[in-house]
Amino acid sequence: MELRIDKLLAICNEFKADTTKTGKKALLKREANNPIFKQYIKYVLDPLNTYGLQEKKIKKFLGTNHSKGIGNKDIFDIFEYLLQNPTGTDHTAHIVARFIDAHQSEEEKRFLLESFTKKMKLGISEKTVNEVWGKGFLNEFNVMLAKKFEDESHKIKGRKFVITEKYDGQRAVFFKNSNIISCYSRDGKRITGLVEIEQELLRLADGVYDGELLCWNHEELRDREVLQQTLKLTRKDGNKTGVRFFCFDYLSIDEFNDGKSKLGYLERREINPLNNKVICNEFKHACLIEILHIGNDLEVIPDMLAEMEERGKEGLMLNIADAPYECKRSDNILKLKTMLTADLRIIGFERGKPMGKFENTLGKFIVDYKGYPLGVSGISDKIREEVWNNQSNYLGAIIEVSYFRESQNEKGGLSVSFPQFKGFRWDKQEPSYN
DNA sequence: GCTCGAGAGTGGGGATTGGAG
DNA sequence: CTCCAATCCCCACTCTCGAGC
Repeated sequence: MELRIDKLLAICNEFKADTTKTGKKALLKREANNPIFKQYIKYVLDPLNTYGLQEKKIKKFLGTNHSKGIGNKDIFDIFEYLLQNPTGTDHTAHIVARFIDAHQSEEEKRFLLESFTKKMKLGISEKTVNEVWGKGFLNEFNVMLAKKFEDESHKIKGRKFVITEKYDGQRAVFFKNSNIISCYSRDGKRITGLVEIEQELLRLADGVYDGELLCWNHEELRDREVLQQTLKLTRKDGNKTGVRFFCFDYLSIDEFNDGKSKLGYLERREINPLNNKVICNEFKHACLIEILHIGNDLEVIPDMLAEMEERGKEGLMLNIADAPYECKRSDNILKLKTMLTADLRIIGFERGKPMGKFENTLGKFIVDYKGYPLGVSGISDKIREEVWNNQSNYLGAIIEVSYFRESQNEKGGLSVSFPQFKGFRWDKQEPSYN
């Protein structure tokens, strides 16, 4: 089969033209025996493929004089080269720019730029691709994620639940299989160098140990400092010491690969090898998190949550006592945390990111937060359009912003985590912080 | 017929890494 | 050396289709 850009582009345009999910799945089925298109999808949609180049670096060389021709390289040769050399150097950017410039039509140039920067939007992702082309075609990693308590509380009335602390660290999933141990982040990226934790887990039974990494002094820190300090340790190159693993769930590797455990939460805790107190007294770097409460009485929650917040902790987790682990966002586990709000003044507007849905409309508000600029998103499509086209009507207006906690960066600047637009406060002329 | 769950695609702050200059 | 682009941690939210009631 011949590798032709125009053929790939035509198929991609079919995906973009059909907005229905069934239509996209039918297209995937139709192309199931097209090895070239499948390879293309692997390059542009596999979450573990990164190339170290985005629009800014490539544009630096687009339309410049390219000394040499592109030889007989095709698009897959370029992808392979980038996979082996995701360095983001001028050299690789130049290779990509030269390849793009060798194509005549603007449509093909745009197609190639979107492809190499992984900005190709077909309305499908690894889940849908794997559903049609088979599990494992694209790398997919799914851990259990919690839903919000407020949205789901009606589902737990009368059910027995277990409350634990919600830790604000880095998610880590250890796979222990005989003498081999590996660790993955929430998105399936390898975390290497956690030697202290790995040595301890190697002494335990096989299985998947799901939990949170926290810096050694997390008890002394408040709010977002815990996450910031933890990430400082876990994202450094080389061996990562001074980090502790707080395990909150355990299941077999087969169950994890199946996407669901057989046992309920309390049963899984019971068989969790870290539940052995003798062993855990010897361990310094791995432990099982403590249960704060078991019951079916929701009224205990507000006081417990208030106490956590007073201590600068993130909040609480609520597990349904007899519900299985599920490798997806699940209502078997709920998170409780309190969001704060402030009324802040709009001082600017920014368009959306290049090659994205909002590139020609409002991407975010810029507001003043205690003298520092803060970007605010979470805006409906309608309001984006209205504000973008009538900016003078909105400059200086006060908006209500929901956020998690105030944060401070290394330069001392103040900001907040997860700022989200809630609405206009036309009744207010001045900002206020609660 | 309607509701709501799940997937895809937006956006935020903050940190490290590594190349450019 | 400093600066900046890219990546990846932590996320919250909007929109849409279509399964399921």
